[in-house]
Amino acid sequence: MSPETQATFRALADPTRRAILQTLTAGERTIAEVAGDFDMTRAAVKKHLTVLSDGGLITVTPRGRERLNRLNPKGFAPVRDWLSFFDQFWDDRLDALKTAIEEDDTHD
Amino acid sequence: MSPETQATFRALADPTRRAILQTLTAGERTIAEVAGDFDMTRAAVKKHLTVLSDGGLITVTPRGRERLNRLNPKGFAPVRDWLSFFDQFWDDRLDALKTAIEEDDTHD
DNA sequence: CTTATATGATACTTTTTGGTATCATGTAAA
DNA sequence: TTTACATGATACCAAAAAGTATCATATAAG
Repeated sequence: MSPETQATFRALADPTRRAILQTLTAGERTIAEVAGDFDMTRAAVKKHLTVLSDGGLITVTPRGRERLNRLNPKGFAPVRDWLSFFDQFWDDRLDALKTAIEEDDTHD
Repeated sequence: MSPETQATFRALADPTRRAILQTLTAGERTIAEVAGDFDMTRAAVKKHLTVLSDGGLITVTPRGRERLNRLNPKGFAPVRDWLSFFDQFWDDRLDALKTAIEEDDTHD
């Protein structure tokens, strides 16, 4: 598996980080702004933002002495792709089941 | 967020556990059989299976002195649902962009 | 320039996690 | 019943993760 995929799943494992992603749907936020929504120090929030960035889920752009954090839609692809593997698997199983029923001479 | 969702994302955070899920696409497996595919003790694999079960990603059914572990397609729903929240968000943003362009009188 | 502020960086603590080893228990087989 | 085997359970260890506190640095504002 790609290290990229691991970083993404790792980033999503923490409830605070998933909550941060949801707050960012409202638009870009500086580190201090994001920290304002959570009951922990700015340093802790910054760590979470770093993990989210490592996982490709957000992008960080400097603006003066601030850092703007925003969602990176493309970063969700590894999760979607991973899920689609199982979707495909289940679709195939369903098709096989249908075929088996259709070819089954014992049904009346 | 539901504790269920947290347990699911937590279960997916470990590469060994994601690999176990993939091996189970080939069909149900006992604990010992799953352990045979990995370079760690059976006890360690069993722990991973417990985490996967807690996350609803597999079901475990006793058969004699064995435990059959199999994929639980429904267990993936929390992840799919969580992703769909962002998909919806991005769809809306795209729609808004389209509308803005269509209503923009300044384009020639 | 001086000061205030947003962030970077480091060190440290506590908790969680992934793993091993060991022994107990329940079921199958002889 | 006796033995073998698959699993359950517990204790323990090491590494990673989550969080805090503190200080350094860079930029905006006066």
